[in-house]
Amino acid sequence: MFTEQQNEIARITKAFGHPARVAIIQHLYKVNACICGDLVQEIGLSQPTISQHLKELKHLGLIRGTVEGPRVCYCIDKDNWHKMKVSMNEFLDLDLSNTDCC
Amino acid sequence: MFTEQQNEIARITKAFGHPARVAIIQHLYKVNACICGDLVQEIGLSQPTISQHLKELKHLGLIRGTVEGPRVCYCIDKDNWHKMKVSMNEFLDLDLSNTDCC
DNA sequence: TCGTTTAATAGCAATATTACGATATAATGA
DNA sequence: TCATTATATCGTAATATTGCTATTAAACGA
Repeated sequence: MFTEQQNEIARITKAFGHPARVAIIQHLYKVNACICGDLVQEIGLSQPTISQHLKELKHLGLIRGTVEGPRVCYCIDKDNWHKMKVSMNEFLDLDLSNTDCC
Repeated sequence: MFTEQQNEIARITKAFGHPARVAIIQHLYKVNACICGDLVQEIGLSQPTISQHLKELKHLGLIRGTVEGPRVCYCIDKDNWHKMKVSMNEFLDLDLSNTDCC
């Protein structure tokens, strides 16, 4: 019913469609890498809720989690973040200069 | 609980978080402007459903609807699209070159 | 080994989203 | 004026999302 690109854009943006996940990404970026518990502190949602949001971002491939003993260290996946950005730019970069509509 | 920027990014991306709305934007771009009925034809969802998706995009300011007799002509709002892109780029353009994590 | 710490999962309630048929509204043309 | 066309809105069912508590699992240290 929709093109692969349309589904892809929807899948990506859906992941960003909740402020908690935006906050997670921004915190991971700020501190380079981060264990789950810090995010619970930082963001103020319960541990299972944060864990669930991390799962969604991980499933999309935007972040990775590495087990470090009892902790899990999360960080942004450089390659996939780049690929995502390419897809998003393809969609967002519309040339509207010659547009003349109602 | 979240920053204004985080809520803003979530609000924008939520609008793109459904393939029908991505398809609407792409069709509006392709044909420059478009009346609602054409989108119903093009996308294949019912007229009320398309109308609802249009409403969400309009509410966010990304598209405008101009009444043209019995029809409504929709088009992408150039200024707001640009503003949205600036916000998105601020969020997406992370410098990950020096990143070295787990 | 056993308790502690950390994260994931299960289960569930509240809310939001999506889609549709039915109906209302608005504008035009006969 | 009245039928027609085009869109918006209402009401509603099905599904998805969000967030929590309780529990499980995994790893380490005493």
